[in-house]
Amino acid sequence: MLRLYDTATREVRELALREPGSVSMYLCGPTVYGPPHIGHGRATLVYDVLRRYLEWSGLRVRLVSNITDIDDSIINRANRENRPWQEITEKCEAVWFEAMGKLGVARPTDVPHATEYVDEMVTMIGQLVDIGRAYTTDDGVYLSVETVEDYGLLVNQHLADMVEGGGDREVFGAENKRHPADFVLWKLAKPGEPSWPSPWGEGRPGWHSECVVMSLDLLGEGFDLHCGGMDLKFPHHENERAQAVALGKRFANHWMHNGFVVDAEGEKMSKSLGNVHNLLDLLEQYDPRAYRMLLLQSHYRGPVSVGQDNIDSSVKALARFDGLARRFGPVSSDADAAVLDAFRTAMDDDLNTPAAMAIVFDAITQANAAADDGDLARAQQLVAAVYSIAEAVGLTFAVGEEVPADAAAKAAALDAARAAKDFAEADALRAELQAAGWTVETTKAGTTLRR
RNA sequence: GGCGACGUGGCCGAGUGGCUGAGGCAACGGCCUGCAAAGCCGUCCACAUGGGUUCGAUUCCCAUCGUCGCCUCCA
Repeated sequence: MLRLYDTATREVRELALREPGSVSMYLCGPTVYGPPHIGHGRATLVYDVLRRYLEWSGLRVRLVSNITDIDDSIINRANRENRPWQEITEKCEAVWFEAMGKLGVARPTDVPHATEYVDEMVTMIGQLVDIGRAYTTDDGVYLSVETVEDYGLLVNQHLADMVEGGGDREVFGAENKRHPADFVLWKLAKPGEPSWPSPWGEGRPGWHSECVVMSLDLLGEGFDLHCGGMDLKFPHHENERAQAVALGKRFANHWMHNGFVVDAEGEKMSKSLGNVHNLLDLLEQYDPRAYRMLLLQSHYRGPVSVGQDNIDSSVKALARFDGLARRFGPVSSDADAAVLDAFRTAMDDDLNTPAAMAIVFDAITQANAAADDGDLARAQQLVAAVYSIAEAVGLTFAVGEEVPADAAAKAAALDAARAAKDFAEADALRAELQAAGWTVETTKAGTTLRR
């Protein structure tokens, strides 16, 4: 069974399922106000791999991932560009899923929108007010974090230390709040801002209230796994959890956080540093599979540098994958059981995908070697295992594109020239094809072309 | 100030108290080729520093140096 690091307990422990045979997971989705960046790509890929692996293992997975389509940054952009905020959120969501499609990230089973859940959020906030865990100020409704006993569980910090550490930073809304760490549940609207009705006045929900309501509504209390990037651990996830705890509800049983994308200097990619890279650019410039491969060759909790060198290295690694598929094509053998077992062991150990990839590459080498030795049956078992694992982690094989007739004709002419030992002609034809972007592979069996 | 992660071979990156000295990329050698390329096979290089525990430490403990992250934008 899968063992995963749990942020709440700070240990690797078994992912205990609420219902045997099915997994309920929640992943905080994007706030749709701009193009997705590489960090979004990492998070979605990490959990896509997890989801596929779980499904490959025979489990049913319900993956809920929201769209945050109410937020200050959306409103700010709408004001700046003087256009309706809905236009921005719809466009950005379309771009988001287009990027996910290119990455090969399967669509979540549920994609709730914050705007569809405002009534439920108002209800929940009202309950928090009723039981005295939340209070109103002149600009909104706040949660009183001091009423949540274990506030700080996910960051492993005591409330007092956190506040002290705020150091010289300005505490937002300090004058109105009972405690500096109290966070907003409902923001009262300023004139012209999009708003929804509530007992406290027209306004909009705070970010932290959105995810807690949607996750509990769709997955129910005590769902299995809550996922997201490290940077969401605090305050977002801590605050989601605080609301559920304040209401006396069981929240996520297990918390999983993926590491950051860092730049070449090892510094986190973040908006304030200005080193954020657009995901769409990456997908345009490189084989989209390369990012998945790069992440698979790293552990999900560690930092990853998504630079040209690393991506290039992964592109090359993919070539070995594709080479296997080209050499063997579809196989009907049973997959080698030892290889699959080793793969499961690696994955079950806190998703050790680098070890899993090592197993795959070993299997590829062995398959090629077995075929070279004439043991095709053995080779095919290994190939079948590689195919199965590729499916489990969402890697696909590039079969190469169709070769157009004129290029195929040149390849045939090249073979004829070689047969006639007219090497000047053969070299010229090869140069032409290479100039057109083809990788020209000349073997005894004839010339093959691929991009 | 509080909390935490990490320093592995040219690069990326797993892992373990004494045989894995993973795997990928690069490099080098071989096979293949008319020659190349591509592909395949093989080879090579390691555990930040100083102590300690131990029969034995890259792996455990302590210290030092260094890097990075979180402590109300953020995947």
